[in-house]
Amino acid sequence: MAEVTLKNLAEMLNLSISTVSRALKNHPDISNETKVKVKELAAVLDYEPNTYAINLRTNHSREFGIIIPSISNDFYQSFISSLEEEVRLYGYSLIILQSGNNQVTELENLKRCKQNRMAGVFVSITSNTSDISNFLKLDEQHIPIIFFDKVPSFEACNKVCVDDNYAATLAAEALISKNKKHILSIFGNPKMSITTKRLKAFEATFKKYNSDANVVIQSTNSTEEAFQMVQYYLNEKERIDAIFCMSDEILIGTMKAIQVLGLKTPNDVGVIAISEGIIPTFYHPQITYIETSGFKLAKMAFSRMLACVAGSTYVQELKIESVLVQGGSL
Amino acid sequence: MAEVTLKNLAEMLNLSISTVSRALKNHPDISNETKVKVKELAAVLDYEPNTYAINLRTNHSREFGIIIPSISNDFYQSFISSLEEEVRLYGYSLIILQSGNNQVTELENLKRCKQNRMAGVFVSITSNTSDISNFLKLDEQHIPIIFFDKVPSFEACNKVCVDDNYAATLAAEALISKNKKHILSIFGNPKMSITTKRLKAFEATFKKYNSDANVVIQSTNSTEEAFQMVQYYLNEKERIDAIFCMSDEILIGTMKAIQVLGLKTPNDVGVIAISEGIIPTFYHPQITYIETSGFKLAKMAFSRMLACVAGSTYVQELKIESVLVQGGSL
DNA sequence: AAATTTAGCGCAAACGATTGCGAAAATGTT
DNA sequence: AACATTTTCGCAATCGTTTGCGCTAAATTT
Repeated sequence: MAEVTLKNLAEMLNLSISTVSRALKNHPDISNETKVKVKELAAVLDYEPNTYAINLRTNHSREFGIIIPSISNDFYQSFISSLEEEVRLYGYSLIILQSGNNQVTELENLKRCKQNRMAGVFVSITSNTSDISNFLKLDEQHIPIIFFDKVPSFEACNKVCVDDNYAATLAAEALISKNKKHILSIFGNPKMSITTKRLKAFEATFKKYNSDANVVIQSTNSTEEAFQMVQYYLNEKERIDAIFCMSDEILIGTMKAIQVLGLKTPNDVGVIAISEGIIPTFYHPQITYIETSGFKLAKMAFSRMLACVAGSTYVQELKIESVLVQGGSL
Repeated sequence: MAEVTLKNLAEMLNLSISTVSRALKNHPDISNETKVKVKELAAVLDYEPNTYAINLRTNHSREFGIIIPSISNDFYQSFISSLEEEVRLYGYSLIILQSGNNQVTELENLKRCKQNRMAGVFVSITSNTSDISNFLKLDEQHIPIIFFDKVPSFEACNKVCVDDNYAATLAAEALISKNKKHILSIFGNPKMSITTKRLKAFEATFKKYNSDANVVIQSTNSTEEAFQMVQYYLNEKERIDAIFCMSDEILIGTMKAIQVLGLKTPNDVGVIAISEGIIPTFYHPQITYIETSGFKLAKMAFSRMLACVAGSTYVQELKIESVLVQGGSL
């Protein structure tokens, strides 16, 4: 069965291609009579305009790209899931490109976005991407870029990210209000900006409230390290009464240790985390956490993207304020 | 800065468009001299062929679609992650379409794939999709479809899925070899084919080995239900000595209950699950599980897809045999 | 030197949809 | 009835790339 094209329809109806095209688009030049005839046949034959032809003509497609280090991460997962919904509702498609936290692959992906003349690109950069000139080149092709989550420090670009200061502050305040005195605070890789930001705000909050709490700051690179560390600290004489986990990764290791030692939250030890929100529900009582969900972030990133596609050249840095989700672990 | 096109290059070099095109493609009709000139200019100006024009001409794009109920699922996540890698290596792109387990959305997504004349579509159907005629229509447009994971029962289509019989059998054998006698076996929604398949094979295995174990079969629809159920059974007089969890969802609820009761695996109670593999590492000791990873499945699905794209009309149902991953929970 | 081959390149159509412009037909106006 | 206007539609170009065919001039053969 041959494809149904305007040409096809035109021949069948003894009309010109242009008339058929206009009829389908309700162009005022076309009589009602012909419109009806054309539309009927189009419906019967299930005519669908050829996307490729339209893309060629308009020189842009209704596709967005998203470049991320890896899908296998709760945060990106919720971000993508949420973004895909929005994108679909607006008649766009979403193309996923993983960089595997590799700069070369990241660049290749970027090139793909350029080649495919995508309507726009969402990017969360790899942890060692510093030169973003290649990203900015897309602007020449009028392909807007929205950076999210892991954003470059360069100023003149659109960014949407979690307010790390605020999230860490909320966590610190929660610990202070619960009157915790011996707090183990576990952070991630100190090279990452996310870590330094959170750490800074965390410590500043304790100072601000003139807290007399003994706050032990530690950093880890993996769930396993957190697991070992928590076991070590919970076996110390002067018992830790609360643990702060900067990420889901750390939270998982922390909870493993707590369980191995046969302890329970919140009585034996309090736990609070900054989390995407899924992992905290895996425990009972559910973990109290500061939410840094990808859902909201995706909505914001998308609305910013729409503005850019519509022609906004205005550059913005948006931050999402997290909220404290009360579980029973603190 | 204007786009660099063949026309542009041709004018600059005082050549015809066709010559430029052929020069770039190393056509034998073109002299070496011109080839060099053309290629040099193309390189300098960073010429990139217009994908839209090529798509229009060839009437197909290098894009695959993937339609799934939801991304927020470890299995799909690993599947997509793995698939995206393959797809990218072969110069294709992957477009994600979530159906939200909704048949209407699923159909819309399918239509999008047809409209965009994708090179092929990977589909995991919603739990209540029974009529797959719409999927088969894509064949008319020469768009191959590979069903994966949740596949229709209809025979004449390409399917790639986990061998549920084998996975459940492995789990049962593990329980038998550990000499467990009071086994709580928790399955998912009995309406889903995945549940009935696993249940059937599970029971059959106990029979086959003439096991005298007391196997309690239960079904749940959520993590919360599993949580309640396990608490109930573990409080009974005749103590359960092992729990089988058909899915990650159930495993999470089960472990919550075990922790609330202050029990430990494997001594107080053994646990074994069929799982994607991430969740089992969240506990200590790690949960012993039968792997149903999306990674391998994605590789298989992709190679099958390549064959179809290459013209294979041959229809196949492929199954992946799971393996037992030894943790310390049984 | 004439005839034939071959190397090197350009013309033009095609993919399918859109749109400015012009033309014919229908209607209205004097 | 002659002219002006409006309705209704078709021609042809365009987006960028590819490709069959034909053309010219040089190289080869006779």
